[in-house]
Amino acid sequence: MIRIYNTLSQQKEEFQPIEPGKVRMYVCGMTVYDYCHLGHARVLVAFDVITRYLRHRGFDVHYVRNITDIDDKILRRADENGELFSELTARMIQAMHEDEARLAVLSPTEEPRATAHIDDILAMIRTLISKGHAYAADNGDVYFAVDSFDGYGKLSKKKLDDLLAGARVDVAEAKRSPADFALWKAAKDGEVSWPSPWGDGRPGWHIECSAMSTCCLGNTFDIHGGGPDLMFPHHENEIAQSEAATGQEFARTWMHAGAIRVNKEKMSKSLGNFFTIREILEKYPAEVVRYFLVSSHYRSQVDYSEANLVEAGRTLTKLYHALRGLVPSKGVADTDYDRRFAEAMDDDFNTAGAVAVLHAVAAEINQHRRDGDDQAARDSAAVLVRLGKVLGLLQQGPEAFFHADTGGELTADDIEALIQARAAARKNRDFAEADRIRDDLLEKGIVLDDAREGTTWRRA
RNA sequence: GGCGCGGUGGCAGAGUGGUUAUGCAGCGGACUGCAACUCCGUGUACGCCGGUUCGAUUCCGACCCGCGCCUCCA
Repeated sequence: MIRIYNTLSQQKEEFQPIEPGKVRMYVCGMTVYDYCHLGHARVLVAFDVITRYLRHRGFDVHYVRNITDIDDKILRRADENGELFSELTARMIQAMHEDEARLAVLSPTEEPRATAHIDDILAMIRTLISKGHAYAADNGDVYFAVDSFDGYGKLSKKKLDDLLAGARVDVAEAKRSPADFALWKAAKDGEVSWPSPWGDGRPGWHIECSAMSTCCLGNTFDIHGGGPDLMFPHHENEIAQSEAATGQEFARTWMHAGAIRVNKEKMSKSLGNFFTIREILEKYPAEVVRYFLVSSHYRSQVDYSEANLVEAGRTLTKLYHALRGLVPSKGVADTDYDRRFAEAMDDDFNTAGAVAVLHAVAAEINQHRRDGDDQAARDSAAVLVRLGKVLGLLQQGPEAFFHADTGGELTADDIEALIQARAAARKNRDFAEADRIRDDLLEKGIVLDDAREGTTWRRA
């Protein structure tokens, strides 16, 4: 039995998909006007692990993650760059796909783009107007009438009165109530636009997700996820739009990832304290970044820091060390480790607990190795790789991990040659020379490991 | 001000009404030419104050502190 924390009920609930064996999940994706940062990576990796685990448990997961490719910020940035908005978004989408691939994030089942769903968006707006939940204003905008929807605030636990009282929302006179939000925005001069019954314009952000999710997954689906800062107003508005339009429950389970912090502050675009994924990947191997993310629970806040990434690197190195030189066995039956792993993951995807099981398996491999039981070591290695896969870890060969080119001055061949030279010196008991070579390599970031079978190396 | 989340050993980070998280770092030992890796052993813990209980880090209440959302943001 899988239990998932549902933001709606604020508690863990037993997960029962609408259709047995099948999971329909929608996650709010990126607005593609800039490179993805670590916060995006958190959401990407969190829902990637969730998808992998649900599939591991036998569910057929239909995972939809949208791309917002039309919005104010995109238009502004394209304007600054002096390029078409579509050129900007095409570049950023490609960059996003590259970042994802490096982080071993699997592609979602579907990746709908807002600009390809304008008709669906218009249809939903028409429905909302006809049902009295939305109105076209004099300025060409269309707004959702928040007070027409009873459940407004049920996700973020906000009361409409409180929202109105503290209203810092823009005071567009066109709105009937300050809390109303735009479904359709009239085009300003020269802006890209689509025709509509209310004049040329473009969709508001919230309606895109309502239209795309409903379109791909149906009126009601199992899981809706996203970043922590989307809960209000974005997700609240999605619920209002979708449930008002269809008259049916929207998403059953709402999942929100925790924020990434830098120096005790949330990493965000508005604070300007963000690190892009590609910046970080210049300093740390992608799998180390992924390990860092996976080693704490998806709902907790995590601090991005040099020390934490370095530690993640050391720890991952240890896991790969256990696998080094072993060919995992085929067809190894489930073990007690598989059971413990599943127990942790069943509990709201407790990846931290699951990672602890990985370490237990690694310790067992090392023990078998010490005992000289190669078969048992290979069997355990198979378990480690199998469980690692569910977390998107340990899927490259240990040598590939250890030898990954991080831009050092030495090539693999150079290093091998030096190892040979050192081996010769050691054979002659010229330890001064042997140590000189080892120290020299260490200075260049290469660590040597002398095993019984010979010397191996890795990049520090 | 409203709503929500959290305070665990040097650090990171799970979890539990009474029994080892795990990792990094440290210490002692084995292995090693010396190291590294690995193995064995080892220390330090649950913000504060009350309450419930035979017993609370774990449940309840107050308090202190930190964080998030309330405006575009993953």
